[in-house]
Amino acid sequence: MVKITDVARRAGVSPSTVSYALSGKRPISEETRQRVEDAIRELGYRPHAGARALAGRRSNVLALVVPLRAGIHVPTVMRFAVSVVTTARRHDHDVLLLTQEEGADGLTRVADTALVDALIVMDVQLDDPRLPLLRTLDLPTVLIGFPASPQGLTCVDLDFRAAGEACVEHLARLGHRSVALIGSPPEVYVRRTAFAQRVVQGFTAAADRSGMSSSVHPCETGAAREVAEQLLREQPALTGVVVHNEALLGPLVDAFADLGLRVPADLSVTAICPDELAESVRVPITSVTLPTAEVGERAVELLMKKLDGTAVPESTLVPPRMTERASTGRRTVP
Amino acid sequence: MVKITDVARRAGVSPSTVSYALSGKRPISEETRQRVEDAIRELGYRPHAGARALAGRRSNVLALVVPLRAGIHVPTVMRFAVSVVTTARRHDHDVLLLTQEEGADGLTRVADTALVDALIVMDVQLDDPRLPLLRTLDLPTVLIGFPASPQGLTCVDLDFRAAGEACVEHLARLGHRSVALIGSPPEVYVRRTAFAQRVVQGFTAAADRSGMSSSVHPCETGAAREVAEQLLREQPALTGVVVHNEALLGPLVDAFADLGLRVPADLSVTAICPDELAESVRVPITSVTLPTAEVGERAVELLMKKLDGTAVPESTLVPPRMTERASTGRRTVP
DNA sequence: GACCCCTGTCGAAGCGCTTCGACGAAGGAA
DNA sequence: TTCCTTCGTCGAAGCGCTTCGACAGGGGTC
Repeated sequence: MVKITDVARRAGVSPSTVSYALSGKRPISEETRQRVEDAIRELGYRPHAGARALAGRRSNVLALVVPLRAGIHVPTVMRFAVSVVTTARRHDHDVLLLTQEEGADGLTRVADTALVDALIVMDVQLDDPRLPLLRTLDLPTVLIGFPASPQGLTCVDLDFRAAGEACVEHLARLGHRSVALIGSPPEVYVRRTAFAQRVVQGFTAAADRSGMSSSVHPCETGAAREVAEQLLREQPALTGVVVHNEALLGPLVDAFADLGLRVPADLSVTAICPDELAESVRVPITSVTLPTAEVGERAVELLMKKLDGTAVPESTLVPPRMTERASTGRRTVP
Repeated sequence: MVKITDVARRAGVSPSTVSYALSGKRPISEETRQRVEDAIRELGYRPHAGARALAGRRSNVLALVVPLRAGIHVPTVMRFAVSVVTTARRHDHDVLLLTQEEGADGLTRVADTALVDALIVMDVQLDDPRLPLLRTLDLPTVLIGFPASPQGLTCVDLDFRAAGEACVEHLARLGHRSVALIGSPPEVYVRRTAFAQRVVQGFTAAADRSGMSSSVHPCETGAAREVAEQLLREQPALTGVVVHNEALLGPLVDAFADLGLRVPADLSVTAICPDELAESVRVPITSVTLPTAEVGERAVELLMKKLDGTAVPESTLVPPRMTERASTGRRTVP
């Protein structure tokens, strides 16, 4: 193993100079810096992570807590994770994977052992049991998602309320008068995950404002056909739906087709989901992007600022961005 | 922060004694050990990960390289990952998440900086470009999946060849004479991922042995309907299919239903996939389990043995385990 | 010219832990 | 009784890095 003293000897300087040349924490002459860099390259030097963490009181690792529960859409979670890892690497950090199963203990452990120096927590519930811990733990933390009381925490997420509104308003502009929201599975509402409820609020508020008739349907994975039939039965005037359930989007569009409803001629469909998903459905879906890449990136960047000691806003709501595709059109008055 | 010297003082022993009491590397009297444990509990001591890594030359972290490419089934990947994390924790290790995007450089980096002390690599291709590196890197490594030449590497996976055979043999026992394999998307074959090809080999060999007519169809996600129609057109005597494509299983069964084929009355369906998936389809599918939990667990355990210096077998093939469900039945002679 | 202040570098201390060698006490073998 | 082990513990060294204080030299300023 090549160490800093080897580099120092080769470059004809002291180890501390090598360290400063690397970190830039003290001025080093251009010429010396060059010699140090050459030596590093020639020897293939890589600082020892443990030694660095011990002396520098920074591990350059951050922990990502991923959810594993019923009702979550795994590919979406993975998109967040990949974005977090990629962004973290750009900031010279690595990512430790924690499962939600480890719970609060896991957080305490990685904090106490100084294994990581910051935390990203996904899938936060309105009254998440980990919140008190996160407030006392003095590790910089960013939540992806909003709890009921985000005071004193840094949160980032899509503005789901506005996203729900945007979908309805889009349908309103197209002349639709009766809309339905196909939501997440019931268990997501039961455990009071914020984003699901926020969509409902935005959806309902916007529909009421526009004087539309509306209904909300939490929906299990696999129940596409049932829900489609129920919708036609109970809300015959329906011409617009908003889908906020990744797993159900494709099957639901298929079910409508099977029931003889043409999209968008008979029914306009919008969704809140990642773009890739919206584009991969049989009829490309007009959607509000779930900006996984952007949210993951923002989360890491907020964390980096906090590690620098810079103040950051408590809440970052990414505004909805709607992309019109083939699944929506003007209401055709029969 | 409470450190080992604090514990030592409180317990009335030297720091080295605390260390030995913790690691068990030297005999410590029962009474002393008790005092040390009490002190640890009272003070809430947690050893500093960096210091431990530096002095002990072990970080107790292992790296998991996850694939992110087209054609992979993300929930399945996630199952492996969760199993790896869970098992690693049981062995007092944490897991660092690396994306395949980082490639060989990422592996070199975490190895050189001593950030991790072992590697798990998923989604290995037959001629994976990372293999030479993995062979020279002197980090204990386990591959999930088999390359073309696994010599000198430790690999673990489901025995996909036997899995393909098992499916066909099951159908043969039920009297079926004409079978088809619905495989992974073409890109998976193009990049020569081993497991896909092994299934094809097993499938074909078993069909030939039984004198069945057979065909193989790599298949895109979303092409369920097309493939179902093609099958009926080109292979009218078909009564048994094997599905080795997680994303397609549900849609395919739906497509058969739409085409008027009853499962299992007209068509027996078997699959190679995680049990949860087989059970969540409209008709529960007779399947060979993709034992993600077991494979992840084995991978970690092999790694732990290698870290101990114990020799381990180069290849671990998990034998297929078939569960009969509602989707298969005797061929009904028309 | 005296003073101060940068700039660029060095040496040494120390981060919190593990491990090695040493050593007293106790027990067995001779 | 003497000598050799083994058990249980301690002190010190050292893992590879960062950082602090010190200091030499070269300008400015007055």
